[in-house]
Amino acid sequence: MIRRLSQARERGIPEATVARLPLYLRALNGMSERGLATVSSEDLAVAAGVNSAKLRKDLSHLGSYGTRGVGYDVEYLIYQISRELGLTQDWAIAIIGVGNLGRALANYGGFVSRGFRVAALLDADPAVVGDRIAGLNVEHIDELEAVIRRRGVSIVVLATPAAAAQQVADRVIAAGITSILNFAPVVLSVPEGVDIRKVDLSIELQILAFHEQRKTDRMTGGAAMAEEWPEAVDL
Amino acid sequence: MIRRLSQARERGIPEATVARLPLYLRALNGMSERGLATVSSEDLAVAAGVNSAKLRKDLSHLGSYGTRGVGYDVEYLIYQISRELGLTQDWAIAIIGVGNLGRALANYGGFVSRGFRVAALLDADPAVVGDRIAGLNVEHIDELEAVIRRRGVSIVVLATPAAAAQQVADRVIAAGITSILNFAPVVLSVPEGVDIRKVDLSIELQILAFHEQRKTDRMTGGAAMAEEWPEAVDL
DNA sequence: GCCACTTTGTGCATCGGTTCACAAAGGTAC
DNA sequence: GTACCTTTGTGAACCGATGCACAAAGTGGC
Repeated sequence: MIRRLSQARERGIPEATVARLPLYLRALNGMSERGLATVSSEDLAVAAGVNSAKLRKDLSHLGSYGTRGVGYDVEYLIYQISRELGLTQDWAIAIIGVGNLGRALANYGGFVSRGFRVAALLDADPAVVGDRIAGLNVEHIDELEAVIRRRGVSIVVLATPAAAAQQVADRVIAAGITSILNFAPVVLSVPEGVDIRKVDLSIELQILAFHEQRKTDRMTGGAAMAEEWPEAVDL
Repeated sequence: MIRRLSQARERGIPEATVARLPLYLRALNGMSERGLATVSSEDLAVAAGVNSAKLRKDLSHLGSYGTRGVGYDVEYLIYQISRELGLTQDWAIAIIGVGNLGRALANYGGFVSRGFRVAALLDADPAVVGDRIAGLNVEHIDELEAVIRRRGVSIVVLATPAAAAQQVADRVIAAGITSILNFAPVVLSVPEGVDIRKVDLSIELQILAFHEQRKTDRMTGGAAMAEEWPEAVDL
């Protein structure tokens, strides 16, 4: 294996980098719209809310696309990041569970941005099956496997109630899906090779509450803690 | 400073641990409902989808609440984690932006779970101001400061269009809010001391797409890459 | 064609987080 | 009270990610 691309890129962009690429892409799109031709790591980093050394290291994992003394070509970098993320192809997604959240997701514009297309809506409730939402017919979950095959769905968004999520996930995976975005507040157990991303509103709020509490504790002196912890004053 | 609580706990639970506490809490609540009195780190870890050593280390940051040879008392641990996260108090949250997403969030049941209460809905669009959603009147954004004060809001959920988000965030922060959950696809710039959590559906999808692409690349041999990279065959 | 200036790409030190593996601590049986 | 069993709590090695700081590489002026 003499083949070594400029430095990295043979299997393995750090996960942390992958998570930031969409951020860079968004910032770059804004710059492209404003007509900028090139951008320095410093400017792009500020726009994406990260530090410029980190940005350069992230980009270096894709290859060497900058020009020293100048910066990065905006359009070229957009193309490279898009391709790396797989956004040059069209991804058909299915939303399962058409409650409040599923409905909102189906209608959410930013969802479809660049590369993604909601190709199917499914639900188990006969009362909503047949409804027309965001230009799509809601289909019955019994059709799951057929719909996935027919529409070429490769990413599934789970917006079912918590109680149904694991069961639906199992079926979806059995149907060959290996990428799931889960909104249901449960820990899904899935086989090796299946990627799950979780979005959990309640957890996010709890994390905020933790920090908010710390902040207000600090303001009120923090002395109250001792009262709550008589037995913890040890040694 | 002779005061050293059992080991940790004086300013500083690792951020990664804080992010997992809600997970443990949820698993514990399930166990409590099923009537379990105690649970071992191993069982709880499985339920929360983490490794047991990590779970024990996480819990050790709160104090020493387990009993060797036995495990953890479910109810006691629920109480301790709840208190640590600040869920023993009631948090009033305001949702700003009552589009598809804001509406879904307002109606989303899991949102209100334990400790959180949607106390206000605000929007800039006169067409929706006055609507009644999830038992609340939608108020005009001009009322922002008054509503925050009057209802004791301490956490704000931003569900506005991207273009408005920074401006609204600035106002919210000026009104004294220091905890924001942001659904708008923008990088908010905020002063020191303000906590932002970001939920970005589009980014999650892009990360999934990246991995999905890798998986299918691998299946098709990955040879196609060379064609796309004529100039990258270097040295 | 050379010099001064800019900005990338990266080696290296550092840090936070994860995992292993085991000693310490408690329970139970006899 | 002792011996054995279980499970916690944590020291220490490891791993990935971050950020500094600088050499390398390019541009533009003259």
